[in-house]
Amino acid sequence: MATMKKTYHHGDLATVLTQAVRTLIERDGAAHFSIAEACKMAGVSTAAPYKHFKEKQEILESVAKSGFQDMTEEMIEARDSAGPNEPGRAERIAAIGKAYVGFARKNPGAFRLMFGSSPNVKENDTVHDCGHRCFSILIEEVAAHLGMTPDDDRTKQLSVLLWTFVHGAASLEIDNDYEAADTVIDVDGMVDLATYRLLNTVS
Amino acid sequence: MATMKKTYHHGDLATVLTQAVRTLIERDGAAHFSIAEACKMAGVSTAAPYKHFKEKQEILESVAKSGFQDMTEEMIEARDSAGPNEPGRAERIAAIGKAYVGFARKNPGAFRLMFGSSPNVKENDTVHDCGHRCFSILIEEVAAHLGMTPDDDRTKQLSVLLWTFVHGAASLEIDNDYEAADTVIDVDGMVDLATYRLLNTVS
DNA sequence: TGTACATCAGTGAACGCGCGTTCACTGATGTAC
DNA sequence: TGTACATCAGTGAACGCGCGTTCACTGATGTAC
Repeated sequence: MATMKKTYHHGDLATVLTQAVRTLIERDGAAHFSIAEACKMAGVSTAAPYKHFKEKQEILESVAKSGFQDMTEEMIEARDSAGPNEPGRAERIAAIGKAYVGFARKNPGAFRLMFGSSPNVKENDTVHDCGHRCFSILIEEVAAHLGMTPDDDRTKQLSVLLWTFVHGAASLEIDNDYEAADTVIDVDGMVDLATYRLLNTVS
Repeated sequence: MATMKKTYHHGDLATVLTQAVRTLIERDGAAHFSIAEACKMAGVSTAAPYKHFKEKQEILESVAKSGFQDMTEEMIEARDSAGPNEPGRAERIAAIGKAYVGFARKNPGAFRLMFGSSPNVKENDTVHDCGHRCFSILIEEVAAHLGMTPDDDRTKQLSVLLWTFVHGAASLEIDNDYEAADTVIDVDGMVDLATYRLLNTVS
């Protein structure tokens, strides 16, 4: 049936709570959300989370994990929609970058949590692995572009170069720093341009 | 005389407090420092700051302002030390970028405060102006590079492109995100490389 | 030069608030016999 | 199929803590006369 019966036991509180926290983080920022409010959203007492998470930090780790999973999906989808299916094409690499920025735009709170350092959520192994898997989307495409393996250091160096640019674009956009430039900024266009220039080609 | 007499009146508490907060922000992060601890460092009661600042936010604005001033100085110095004094040379532009990253490396807490959005310190007019002045160092150099005026939109667009890269480099470095790349990263070298590639030349 | 007085920059104690977390508890669930 | 019981996932109230801010106050400073 469509509407769930309201039971004493919640059923999937961990997931619902993670989603509630994600919503709150987008509304208030990672620094200002409170567990109490997430509980209210989930329709549950403030003690309930502790049946599923040891402490607040664990909830945030769960949020970061779900963020990385979403981002990975969106990057894959963008890559696959970017013209012909030929691994290594610049359009595909640029599409991955634009998906990265797009995720940050839609989920600035989660983005800051995933890449920021307070609270430090990256030391959690699961989160770390999810981040790694996300980065490997770019690595593989760059490897194809260069005709090298993903392990090759030149592949990694170029990937990091591209990542650095899109991370700057995402950060400056969500923190409203581009306003200081006093000009209209087309962030996606910048990512295209920068991708082509940075790719061009081996150093 | 070298050692100051300890008086009831402090003399320059606003400045001393700003400096203390900057130190604490570097130690604990902007999210976790407390006014109480800054007061302890300055040797003053927790009520004293309110004779100089209306609220916490104002102290942070003061910190951001001093951060932008330092960053501007360091960028100018780096620019002027980068080879022959010929405005517009790529070395000079790269030097400005490396100074930007260098400032972030030495002052990650202040950097996050200056460019982050929680707390939002950029809406303060003085802080905004200091940020503008800082950005104009890059703008002027890029204008000279292109042989255009600082107001020209092409000057601004290219400046923003370069800024985006160095901002990404600074952010990823101070948040320890480069660790995920599993390879040795020479950030300054990357800034050099990216500057040359992004500059090359008009789109 | 000396004194009265307004002003300023401190003190120390306390308040109020919000938040993370804990505690003793209870209602629901599932399973062994 | 029915019942006893262990286990699990909730409740609601309270706690303790830290922090920003305020209050009534006091010691120092500078200036008018």
